[in-house]
Amino acid sequence: MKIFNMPKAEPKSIQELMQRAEALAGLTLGEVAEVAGVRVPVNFKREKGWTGQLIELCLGASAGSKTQQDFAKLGVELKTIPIDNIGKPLETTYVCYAPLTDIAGIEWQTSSVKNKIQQVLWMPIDGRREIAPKDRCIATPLLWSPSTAQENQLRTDWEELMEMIALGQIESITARHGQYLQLRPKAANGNVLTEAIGNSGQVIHTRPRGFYLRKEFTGKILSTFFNHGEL
DNA sequence: GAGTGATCATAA
DNA sequence: TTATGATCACTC
Repeated sequence: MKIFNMPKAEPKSIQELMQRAEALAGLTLGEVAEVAGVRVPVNFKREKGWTGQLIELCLGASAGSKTQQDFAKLGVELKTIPIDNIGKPLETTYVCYAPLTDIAGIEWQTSSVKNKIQQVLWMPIDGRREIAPKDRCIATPLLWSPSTAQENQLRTDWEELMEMIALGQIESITARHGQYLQLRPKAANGNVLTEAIGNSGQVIHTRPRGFYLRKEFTGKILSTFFNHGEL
């Protein structure tokens, strides 16, 4: 007796995707992993992206690293998000790599950030560290698209950060910049370098960066959804 | 305790 | 090497 079915192909509609996602709600990662036939890590010190990959597998997303959305055909990006006992995010949310060169002419409307957050299927999952991964429960999924106000907030931060990058100020950007969208290192380790623009317009080498959504931003998305727009 | 900067596994 | 999936863990 299976508690849910492993998909054999990508969902053909958003309705089908949501049905698959909702079928996982209430289950633990251990239960889901058993059906999927994968082992559950004792902790995430090594396999940090394990949860996301498991959910991708169970929703029928094609694996692999693509610049596109997880369900490009449906225009939906999948994100698992660790929450505490009252539904607040425990971690920031990675969005995408930040372009550090050839950025002349890049605009918000065609940016990777805008493309990724256009429509997101959030899968909140209990992420409290005192609970073993196999016992962590999947909460109710929600399909979200940014409101005009939310998009403007992110656009403002994105434009500020991109301008600094364009002006060769990448080395002076810290995670404190940006109200809702921040820029942080994103690499295997601190030795990884990539090209960027220096303060005199020359090519320099710096750690790769990624855009992340602050917990305050994602927290509002979740609370708005679960409180029917209030609070 | 929160948040920033660092890190881990895997794919193509 | 760059990108995906993220969480860890040290510092304040």
